[in-house]
Amino acid sequence: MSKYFTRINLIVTFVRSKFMVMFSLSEENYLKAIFHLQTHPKAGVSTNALAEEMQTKASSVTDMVKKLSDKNLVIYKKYQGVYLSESGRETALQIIRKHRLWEVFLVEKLDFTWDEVHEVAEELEHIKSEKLISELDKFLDYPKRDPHGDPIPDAQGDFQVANKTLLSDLSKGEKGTLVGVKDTSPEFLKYLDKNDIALGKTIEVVDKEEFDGSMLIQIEDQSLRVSTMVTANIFIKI
Amino acid sequence: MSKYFTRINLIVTFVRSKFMVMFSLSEENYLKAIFHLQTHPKAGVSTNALAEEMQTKASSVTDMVKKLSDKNLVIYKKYQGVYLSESGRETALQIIRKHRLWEVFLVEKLDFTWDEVHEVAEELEHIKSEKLISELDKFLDYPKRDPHGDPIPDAQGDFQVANKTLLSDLSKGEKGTLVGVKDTSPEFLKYLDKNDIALGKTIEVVDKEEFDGSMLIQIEDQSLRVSTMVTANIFIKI
DNA sequence: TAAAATATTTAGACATCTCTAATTTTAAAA
DNA sequence: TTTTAAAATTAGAGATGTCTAAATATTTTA
Repeated sequence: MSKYFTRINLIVTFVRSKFMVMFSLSEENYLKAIFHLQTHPKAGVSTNALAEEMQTKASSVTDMVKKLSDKNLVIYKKYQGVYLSESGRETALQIIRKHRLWEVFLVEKLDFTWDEVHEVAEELEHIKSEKLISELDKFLDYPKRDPHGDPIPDAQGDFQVANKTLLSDLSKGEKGTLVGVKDTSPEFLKYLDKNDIALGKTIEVVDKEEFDGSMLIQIEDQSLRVSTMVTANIFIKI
Repeated sequence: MSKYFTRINLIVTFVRSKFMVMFSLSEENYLKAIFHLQTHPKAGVSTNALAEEMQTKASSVTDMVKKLSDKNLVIYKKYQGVYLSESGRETALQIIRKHRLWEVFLVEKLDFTWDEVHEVAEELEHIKSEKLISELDKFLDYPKRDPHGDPIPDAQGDFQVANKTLLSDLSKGEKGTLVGVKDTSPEFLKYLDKNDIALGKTIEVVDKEEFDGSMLIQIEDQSLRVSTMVTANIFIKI
């Protein structure tokens, strides 16, 4: 009798871990923030950096990080910073997948511009429905990138890491295609729109000023001088 | 100088009241529940009825109703039940508008069935973006009804109240078109699907049993016997 | 390496929304 | 119309997620 009971328990545990895991809005946002800040896979994210990203206080971060650690979503040792665990990383990637799919929907179907989508997608990414996301993915014809050029993880959390370079790292004479932006703030995106700089366009470094790093670039038919504030936020595929 | 200051203040106040009013998830759900329970415009909704609808306790309802009253969303006198104020009604209608538009989206664009949409729409209805809803409305080509036949309020909160009758109120020989369902539970909707009963179909009362109210109905090519559990949840337009 | 500066954590408190266990008010029954 | 039953409210407390202020660790600098 107790043998059967144990087997049923194991199945229930499996089902819950695969489909019923629910996290609060705040927990999901923390996981996403840790993912974005964790550039080097083994470098912990500091409490202050997380507080800055989450627009909150360090003490609040400590509390939440403990909670996430209790749920095995992060690895945390006092004063040592925090890392995503494997399950934390999977969860973060699913939230990012939802965020980016909704961004594609907003731009392609609802006529949003690429500087308007982030705020709304921040809310839509927390809607809980496996079917909603798989059907949305199908409806959008399985897009590989969001409107800013960022890759969209698939249902398994896998995504292509593009070999891309910052425009600011290119030398005079080099050229490539604009494949992404690092800064996705409305201010920067509107600047790009105003100057007709868009994903997919060809950019060549005509001249580079040693003093301040500013560049004269040829973007399709247009010649333009841009500062490092701009070139350090544009990704190029050579 | 102070005259200008006053004018600016007035404008800001107007803008906030028109576009920036934010309510919590819980507040929005209470307003919606009160709207649905308030069948007679001047009959107050009782605390217990609200508690039942909200799946919570009467004491929690009393607390929340006081809060809504402080915000002038409801009219509330102790022990006398609660009504929606004009602004509470407007807010409730906007949430219902969003809910029903999302249901149309889910069925028409993402291949959801009419028994699957409610749960997801309950989450989507709380996303805050004027543009999102107006663009979604446009994308769906300004639908007038949701997948269950319920009317969708427009941006001003206006909607058509159809002259519809319960099938159970029809007499032998009367016929009409199926224009809506009262019970939108997955169980009932799946029963309808299984028996090929759908919106838009013509139904005629071939025979009505006096004893239990059950009916023999002709629905297009099909002849079917149905209980009052069914007939009391189907709306007909004669 | 000791003092100073910075980063992080702890302690205690607050707001929101919920609950249980009384208490009070209203409605129904005798 | 008094008693009883039902409905609604208040009081006090718990969970979550936040904050400020104080205490403790770590890192930097002299």
